[in-house]
Amino acid sequence: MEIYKGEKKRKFIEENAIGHLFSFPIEEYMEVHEYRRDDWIIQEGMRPNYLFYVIEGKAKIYITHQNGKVSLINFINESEYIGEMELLHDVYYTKGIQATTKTICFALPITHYRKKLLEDTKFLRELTKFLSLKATNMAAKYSQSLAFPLENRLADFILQTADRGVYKEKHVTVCDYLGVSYRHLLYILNQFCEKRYLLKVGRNYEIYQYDALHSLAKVIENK
Amino acid sequence: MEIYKGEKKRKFIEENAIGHLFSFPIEEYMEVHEYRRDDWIIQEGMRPNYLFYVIEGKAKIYITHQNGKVSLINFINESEYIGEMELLHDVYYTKGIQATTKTICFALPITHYRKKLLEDTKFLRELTKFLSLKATNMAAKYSQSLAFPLENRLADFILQTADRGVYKEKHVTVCDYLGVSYRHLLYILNQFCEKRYLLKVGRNYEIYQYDALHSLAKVIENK
DNA sequence: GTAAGAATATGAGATATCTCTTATTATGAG
DNA sequence: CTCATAATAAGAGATATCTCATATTCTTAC
Repeated sequence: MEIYKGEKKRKFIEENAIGHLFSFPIEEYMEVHEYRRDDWIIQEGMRPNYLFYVIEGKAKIYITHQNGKVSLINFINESEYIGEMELLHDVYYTKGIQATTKTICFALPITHYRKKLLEDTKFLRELTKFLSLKATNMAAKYSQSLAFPLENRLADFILQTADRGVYKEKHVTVCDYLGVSYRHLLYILNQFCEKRYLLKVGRNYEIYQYDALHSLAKVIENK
Repeated sequence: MEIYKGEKKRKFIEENAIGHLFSFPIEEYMEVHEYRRDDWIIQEGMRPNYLFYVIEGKAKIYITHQNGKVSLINFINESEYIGEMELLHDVYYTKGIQATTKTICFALPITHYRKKLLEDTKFLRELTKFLSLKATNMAAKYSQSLAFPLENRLADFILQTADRGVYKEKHVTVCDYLGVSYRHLLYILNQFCEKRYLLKVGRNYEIYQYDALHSLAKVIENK
């Protein structure tokens, strides 16, 4: 992890202005943090001292259960907050946040800004929208996970994450995200290959029958 | 459904003041709606015209999936909002909201209040807290549902809903809530009875070994 | 380069959960 | 009171998913 200083910091802030998110000047105590792939931005169970706003990169929210299972609750992308739960609540079980790629965020010290942020309409309105989407997405994921087998949820996930027709997510990550065992994920991926929905090329999977995947995926969505 | 008028309305508003939730007078266009048990407060897929605030009663949020399965996403209790998603987002798939008991809520016409509400710090701050809890709860439910079998989740649910040691929820409701089949729920309830965790008395279940249930339930919580 | 750890792969057997079917027992509307 | 519907109950067989064990590649740090 690196904290930008001096000219580097000044330049980054200048090129990534976030003044529009607040109705008061935010830069005085603001820091710029850069995390490398696999760095922990927040460690599970450890209350963070900052409210983060992601400018560049991607991260994952993890929780570890008492039976040892790990859930990847969600991904965090650019223009999203990290640590907002702790800003709002004094008592909160802090989840672990891990950078998936190099991730640069603004870090606002909670001690300095908490009071001001909670009185800032502009900030609150945006945060409200962000949280409502988060709640909606979690509700969707929850009900889908109970109502549909992996086949449907994986088809959806493949279509969402494939890059130019090629799916190449890490199996372990996907297991944690979709909440199934490694073994079962491979079973279903193999089925997709046998049915020629996917073609396995080295360690990647190319989408071969887009429509077949699409019809599996579309039944999970509520529109 | 009944809309309070005249003296009845005046009196109800007087006895259940919610002025503290807003920084501007809210009563002019506010209505008071009373729903009976099983009434639909909002129908699935139908955008509501009001932001509701529950004063008395209890309701359920349902979503119907394309494969016919129904999920009971969550319960709504007193002092909670209904319709806040539609207030915030122009595009949103509206879930169905059904009263579990007689439910009385304040109904704020969105057309009149939307703009003002989205500029009201007091309102936004409370809504932010409400939504953050909602998101957190959904995330917890989601990851628990994937990480633990029904046995654990049901034990937790029984302890949470039992009234003076007696569990008497409707099986159908519980199935939708915990996302399992009716058949499977009965299997596990029978197991609990065979193991003497519960005693079946008529159609109710009395908790007989509190500690056994508790040790099943406690492994799902993150503290 | 090599050794250790990560990631991929696959078999075999167990179990959690589902679907479909068929009864029996409440409960509410007329 | 009575019929229709909701709720409870349970068997039997299917399937979605898990656990454990074992191999085979890749990566990566030294």
